[in-house]
Amino acid sequence: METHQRTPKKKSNYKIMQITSFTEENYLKIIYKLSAETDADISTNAVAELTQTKAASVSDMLRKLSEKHLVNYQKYQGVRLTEAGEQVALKVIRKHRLWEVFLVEKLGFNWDEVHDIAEQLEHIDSEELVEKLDEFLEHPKFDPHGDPIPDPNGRMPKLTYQNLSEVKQGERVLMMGVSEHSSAFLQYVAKLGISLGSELYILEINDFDKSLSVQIAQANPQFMSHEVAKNLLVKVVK
Amino acid sequence: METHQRTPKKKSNYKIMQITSFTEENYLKIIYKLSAETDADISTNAVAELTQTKAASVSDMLRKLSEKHLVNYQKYQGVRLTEAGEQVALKVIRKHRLWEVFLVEKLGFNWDEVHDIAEQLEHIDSEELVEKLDEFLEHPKFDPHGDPIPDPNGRMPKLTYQNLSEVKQGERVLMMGVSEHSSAFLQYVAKLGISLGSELYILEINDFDKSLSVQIAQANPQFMSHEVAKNLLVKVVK
DNA sequence: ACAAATTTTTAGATTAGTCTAAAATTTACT
DNA sequence: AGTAAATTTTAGACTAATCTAAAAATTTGT
Ligand SMILES: [Mn+2]
Ligand SMILES: [Mn+2]
Ligand SMILES: [Mn+2]
Ligand SMILES: [Mn+2]
Repeated sequence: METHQRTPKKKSNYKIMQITSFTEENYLKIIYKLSAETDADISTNAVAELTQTKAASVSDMLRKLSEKHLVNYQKYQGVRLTEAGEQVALKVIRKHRLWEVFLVEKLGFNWDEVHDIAEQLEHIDSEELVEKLDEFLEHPKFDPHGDPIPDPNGRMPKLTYQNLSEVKQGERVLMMGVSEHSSAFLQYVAKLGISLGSELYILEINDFDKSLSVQIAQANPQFMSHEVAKNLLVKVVK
Repeated sequence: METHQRTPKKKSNYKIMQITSFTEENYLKIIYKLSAETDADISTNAVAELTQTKAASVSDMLRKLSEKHLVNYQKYQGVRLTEAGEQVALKVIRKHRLWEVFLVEKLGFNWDEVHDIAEQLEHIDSEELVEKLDEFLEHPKFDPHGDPIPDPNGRMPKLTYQNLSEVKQGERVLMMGVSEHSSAFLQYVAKLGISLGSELYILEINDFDKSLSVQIAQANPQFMSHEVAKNLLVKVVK
């Protein structure tokens, strides 16, 4: 369905121009995301899980993306983005994160409310729009969840933060991002008084369940489960 | 194609919830536009022309929209929006025009550059987004082309401006809008030094071809064809 | 190493939106 | 009023994206 809209995205298709549908963009983005977590090729099932489709549908799409040279794909052997496919994915991710910044910084949304809207906005097709938005937002380097924003040439800094769960007692860290983006988690983190840039001081780590007692900024100590700490990305300070 | 995206727009479909696809929204918007120009029912061919599809496709879609109670449609007799269909159309138009204001006022686009981008943005589905955008823009009443923006309840003021071509020699008018939205026309109007709110004074009307000599603000007189004057909407001043 | 379990692909259908060509209906004209 | 022209609808086909069920390939485990 939905043919009427944007698939025959003609544009200035001088010579080699990738024409990628909404759906294809989502597949590429998801393959990119999965590839960031491993060096291995990505399995059909892994893609199916994130696209919320069935493996059969994924097989079909991988064949198609392969014909377009957006992925390298050998039947039964998993998939990997080509350089071209990665560029498409990075452009979509750039748009997604810029729009999230816009929604939070300009429109006043909370950080747990913007992801689904950005999932729609990330497919709006206009180079000029993206670059003007970037300028309007004063070239942000990070989105509201601490994720880095790829530059206009599709380059993204590789950041290596630690999980709060790996930090030792007595250490002082800065909150730099989250690895879980669900609304429930983000709301909980906010309720604890933690936001990007917050200074956290590990008062105590419980031996039994690895739960923590953490001082957040100047406030009273807060209890935090290991599960929560695993999803907080931090940088040790000093 | 494009099923993966938004058709099964589930949302809070408690009880009676219109589920309208991107394509359906475009049809409704176009039927609305055509209905504004006439009291008669809208013909299949008229819709086909604006949707850039064939009459056969339109017939099919009208049947479908009729089943959804978004239009009243009798085979061979033309089509008309129902109250529900009109509300959908007005919501899309509201979004379109708000986004155009955003693009011009906040991102610095020219008024001739925003329509195509707004054609995409108008289908982003989030009530909260629309209302926050409206607030961010300080509740604009008109878009960059002088078109009125429907309110959140789908009400739009009926404005009755004159075409500049109907104004008599010696009259003083304010430029309030355009009835032609092509990039070429908008650029030409801007080049003449005319923008929304400009004061125009009709110095002379040529009997032969109805072309005009017009003084724009305090600048030197400009020549203007009847064709151009027909597409400028004005309000007589004083 | 080989059978069982798991994963992946293929085959065949379905849906939304489109098309062309042919049939039906309405409108226009003598 | 009766026919020709124009418009509209129907019939049948196509594409993108999906699904289920069955077949094929790979991985796992003894
Ligand atoms: Mn997000
Ligand atoms: Mn984010
Ligand atoms: Mn417009
Ligand atoms: Mn406009």
